[in-house]
Amino acid sequence: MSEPTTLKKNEKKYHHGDLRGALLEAIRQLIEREGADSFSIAEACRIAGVSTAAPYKHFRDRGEMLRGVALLAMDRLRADMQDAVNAHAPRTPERVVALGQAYVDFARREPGVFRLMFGLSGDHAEDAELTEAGEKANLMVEGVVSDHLDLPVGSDEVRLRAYALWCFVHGHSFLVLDGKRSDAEAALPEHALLDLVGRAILPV
Amino acid sequence: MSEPTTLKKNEKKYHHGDLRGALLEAIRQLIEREGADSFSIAEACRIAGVSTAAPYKHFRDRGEMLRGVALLAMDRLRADMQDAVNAHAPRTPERVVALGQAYVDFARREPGVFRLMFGLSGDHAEDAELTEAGEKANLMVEGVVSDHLDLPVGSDEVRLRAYALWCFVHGHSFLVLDGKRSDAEAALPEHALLDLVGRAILPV
DNA sequence: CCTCCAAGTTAGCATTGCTCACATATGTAT
DNA sequence: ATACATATGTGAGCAATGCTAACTTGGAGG
Repeated sequence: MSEPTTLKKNEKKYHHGDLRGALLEAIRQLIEREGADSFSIAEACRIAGVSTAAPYKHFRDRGEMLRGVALLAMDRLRADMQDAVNAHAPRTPERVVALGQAYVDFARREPGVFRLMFGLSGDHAEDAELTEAGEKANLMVEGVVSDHLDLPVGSDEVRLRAYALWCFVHGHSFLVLDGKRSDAEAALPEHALLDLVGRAILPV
Repeated sequence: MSEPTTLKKNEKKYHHGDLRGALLEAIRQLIEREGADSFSIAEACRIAGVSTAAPYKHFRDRGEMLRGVALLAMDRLRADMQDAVNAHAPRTPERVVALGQAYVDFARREPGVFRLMFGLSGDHAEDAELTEAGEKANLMVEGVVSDHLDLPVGSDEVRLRAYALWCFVHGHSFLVLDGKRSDAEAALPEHALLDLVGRAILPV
């Protein structure tokens, strides 16, 4: 027990100890290295030091592996956002900016899994856990907006503006990751952008 | 000559006539049906009625086929946006809303290629033609914003606000396509959303 | 009419996701 | 301790994939 996720060379045993965890980590790395759609299970097996049939004892298929990685990532993203919110006083523009910045930073830091969480994960199979994790993050944002506007959390006004903010940072993140910005756009100071939008959508 | 892209059953000839065009169309359909990353060249060949080796006389590899489809799509998108702009008077909020709506409508109408144009196309190979087509669309948006604010096209103010608008509609489009909105968010009237953001980012 | 070359073909390679039957270790009850 | 049941590993093998190589076809231009 207390076996590390990656075994030391000589400690090779027939039973891995935590193959599921080791595979999730290996897959995460591969996704970052070569994208979620072109990573290969075989490669992950090589990293984990296990045969290509082994993963199927822990995951039903490729999709379930990806969903596992996405789920962990979604929790990390939410934690980042929560930290950003906690670091600033309520009803300040800084808090809103920091929240958005956390989202974009995550996308930049883990572009592969970020794309996975949104784009690829929903390829055709809805995952209840992932959806739930996402809605939890969403609720937090609505909380911040509700605070800011001094309006009830469930109100349309709050939802509309919270969603507008989400759309913005989400779109920006993808345009950054996919390199779709022109040079001039890439040169725009990100803080100014977040500040402009934050103040525009959430009037003081 | 004037051969249709799909041959009638009995008109089978050794040389297809316009295999390149036929493949691009077949691939486009397949992308819409099953996504850009899981479409198979073999399937496209079956549709076009040729062997699986034939496409390589017209495209270097899979990526070049996808880029071909994306390029055509980018032109369609730009045309849609241009039409929307032309349909409304300058400096009206309606014009901005219509422009955004055209973007979102395209994403909804051709979700597969829309994802392709942005996400997958830039997997790691930059395509000069596609980038150029994209920048042409971008320039149009900056023109509208410049008009609206009565500021020069190259100014940072124009670029910043144009880019903010783009981020917003882009993010919204992806969230819609990927089904990431909660039920409450999906119920928000889209026009209100576009109008809110348009007026917030481009003050009258 | 002949010749050349673009545009097809068939055959085949390595790799992929996944399944099967079998092997091995671990934990629990006796 | 012994024996068994079960979770977790292996190895061989399937069909499908992207792509290449060597051959065939047929149409256009001298």
